[in-house]
Amino acid sequence: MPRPGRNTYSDQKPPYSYISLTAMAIQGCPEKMLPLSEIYKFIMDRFPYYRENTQRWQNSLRHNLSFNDCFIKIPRRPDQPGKGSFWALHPSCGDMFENGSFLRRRKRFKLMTSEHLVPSKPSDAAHYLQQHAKLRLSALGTHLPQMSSYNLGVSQPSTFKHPFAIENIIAREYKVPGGLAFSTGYPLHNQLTTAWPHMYSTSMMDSAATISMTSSDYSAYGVPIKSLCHGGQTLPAIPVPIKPTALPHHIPAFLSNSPQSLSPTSPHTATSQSSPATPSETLTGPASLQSVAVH
DNA sequence: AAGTGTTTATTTCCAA
DNA sequence: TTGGAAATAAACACTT
Repeated sequence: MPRPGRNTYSDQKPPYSYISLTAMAIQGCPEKMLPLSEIYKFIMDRFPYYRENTQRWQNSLRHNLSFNDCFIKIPRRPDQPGKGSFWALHPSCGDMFENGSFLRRRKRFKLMTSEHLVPSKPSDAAHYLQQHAKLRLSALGTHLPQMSSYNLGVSQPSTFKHPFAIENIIAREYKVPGGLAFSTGYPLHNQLTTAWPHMYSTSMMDSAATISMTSSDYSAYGVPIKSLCHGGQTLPAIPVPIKPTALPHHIPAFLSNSPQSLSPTSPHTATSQSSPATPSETLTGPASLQSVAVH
């Protein structure tokens, strides 16, 4: 089986499921969300295997995006034209590959149905949203980090890394027999590009799909409520991502995984139908934000 | 028309 | 061996 760290998997099928590939792509960009076309591109850039039979695997990948609750859709702003939405990881999906296999998760991340999630009274939800909005606005001004909305009132240590963050994947992939993983003492960019170069070409280290929410489609957090409703089916009207197996104090890496830490300087070479460049700091909440708690 | 997103159905594969 | 996760196929709707 080919190992990460080599430049390429050649034509062999990479040992990753579509879910993990997609998660890698999303986690690999500073904004922690990508349009479908960029996910395709990420995969094709790094895995020659996926430069063929594109119809087949891209259909599968789209199926996975829709089917799996661990992916959420972020609508484009009206002033960001383009096809399709952005895709992000559900903040509560936790460590789906905690068993170390990126081919098969131990358990599928599945959201609960609305009756388990929606506050008992509508006013509760409204109040909940208002409180969070106040907290965030006071901390951030008007520039809400897109994904900060998923920091749903739970605190986290600032060192938390989303399980799909490449550094976590790498850490697992590169465990030495003694059980030691790669040290996190190295600069992240170094770590990523040297340990897993096919994952982190410079083009992936920077993108600028900044989305600041202004339309009425978005909640007070800057989160598109629609995106959390997953097709408007059984999900709550407020952003309360639930993962049964996730610890409540887990916080999405969308916040904690600062874009700057990934690549503050790399040129952006990706084709960017979706990347109207705006200052990345608009997406990066200060560390203090990561511990905004309500409970 | 092409790309995107959703859904259903079936098959394949793997871990327990 | 079996249950469930993943892969694949396909139909269909919607958007750009």
